[in-house]
Amino acid sequence: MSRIYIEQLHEVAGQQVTLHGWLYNKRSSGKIRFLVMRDGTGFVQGVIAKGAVSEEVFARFDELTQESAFTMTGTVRAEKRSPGGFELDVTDLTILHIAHEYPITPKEHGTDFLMDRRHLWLRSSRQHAILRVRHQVIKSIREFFDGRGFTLVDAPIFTPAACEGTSTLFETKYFDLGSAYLTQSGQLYGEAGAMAFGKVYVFGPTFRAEKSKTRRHLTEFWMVEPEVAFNDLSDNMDLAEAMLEHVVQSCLKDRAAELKLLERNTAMLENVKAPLPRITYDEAVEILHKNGIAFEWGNDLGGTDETVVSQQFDRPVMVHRYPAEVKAFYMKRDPQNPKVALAVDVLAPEGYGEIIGGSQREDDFDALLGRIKEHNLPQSAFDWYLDLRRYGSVPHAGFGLGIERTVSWICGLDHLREAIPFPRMIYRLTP
RNA sequence: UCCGCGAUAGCUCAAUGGUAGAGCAUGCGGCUGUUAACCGCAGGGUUGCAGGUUCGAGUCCUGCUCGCGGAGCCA
Repeated sequence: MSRIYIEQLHEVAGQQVTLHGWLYNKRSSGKIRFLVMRDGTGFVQGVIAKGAVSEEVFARFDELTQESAFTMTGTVRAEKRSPGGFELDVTDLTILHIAHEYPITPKEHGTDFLMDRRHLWLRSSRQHAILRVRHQVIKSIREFFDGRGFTLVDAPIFTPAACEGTSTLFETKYFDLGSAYLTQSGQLYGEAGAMAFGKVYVFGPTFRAEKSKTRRHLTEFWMVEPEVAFNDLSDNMDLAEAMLEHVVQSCLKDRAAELKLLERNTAMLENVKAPLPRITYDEAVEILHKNGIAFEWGNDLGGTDETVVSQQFDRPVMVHRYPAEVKAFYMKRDPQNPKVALAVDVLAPEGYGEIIGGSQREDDFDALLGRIKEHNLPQSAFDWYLDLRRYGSVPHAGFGLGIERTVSWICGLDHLREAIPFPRMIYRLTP
């Protein structure tokens, strides 16, 4: 049998249907009663009038508690006053399960209380909207790369060594081989993939044991990391801006209802179209100085610095050619100026900060080996990576996009933790 | 790790050092168009923990625990 979902009601106006779902809220006005059902695809109000149904059915309304499971049968009617445009004139109602007293009431709650009940909080309309946008972001990213002939290459979660600093690694025992570490980035494996397939993307969870307690950090987050052989920094920026345009426009088009529910002002999102402004790190420093910020050349941009720079633009801005000292060992130096790396960060507007970090990679064997030694990285763990510069090394570039930061920005959230179903933070491992 | 803020009813929050309160939730009653409905009644408290000051501490002091925000680091 084909089940009717709330989001399909516009297709069956005037018909009798049976809906399966949970009670979101109910109101009574004596002889006419209203109940709001949610079924995962949407919300709809059922109307029960005394006299229109049997006394038994009318009485079942009183038994229903918030989040009780039930079915309701009735006629679908267009209703201008309803947020979804349709209501159900109920003729029958079946109780499937009476819920215990539900802890999340329609009034406000604190974040910690809700996070302890994240498994239930997901049922709320706001969380529902956010996670549907997340789905759209992931779906549109895949569409974008799949449509351009990229191959998905999954990187391992267990890795033998650090990609960046070792202080931020989660360590775990690994049989007789000593320690394994949860990956901080699939990038090095993405580079191997690019040399095999030309253009690839890695998509998966990454882990950072940073003791960060801010609204912009999780210990476990998802990244998409494209890597393309023969691309230089400029090609890399072309790819990043095209992808951002596709993702944001896709959300505006297909998740308009969710963004409206989130009360997101989409004016700035409408602007996300290529080309995006590109400025050098030097120009960013000038902007900071003009705004009276005492910023020293050579430092990385802090959170407030990023906000000041991005406020100069009405769409995301790409900042490229950072001081090599503050960037990762695998980034290629600019042949025109060895003090800077061929790196790019994309800063989202409205204070959301860095959503993309990328670079052209060092493709010269000797330069890369020297950089590994400078950073005191264990050479043996990187021997396979050096192989990529022994056998047919070519210029290549890629970047990483943080999924949660992107979702957070598109939805206009004030904290990253709502952008993932079950967030992992320094002081939260449950539920 | 450092800096700042906080912890009172199931939830969100009030309460000059002087009787511990409201809204929501829950239970009961009322209402034929409600939209976080509304109206009436009722039950509901070891004020995070341990000390101290005081005639008297939710309130002031000390320590601890937990939470929140920020810095550093990063996507």
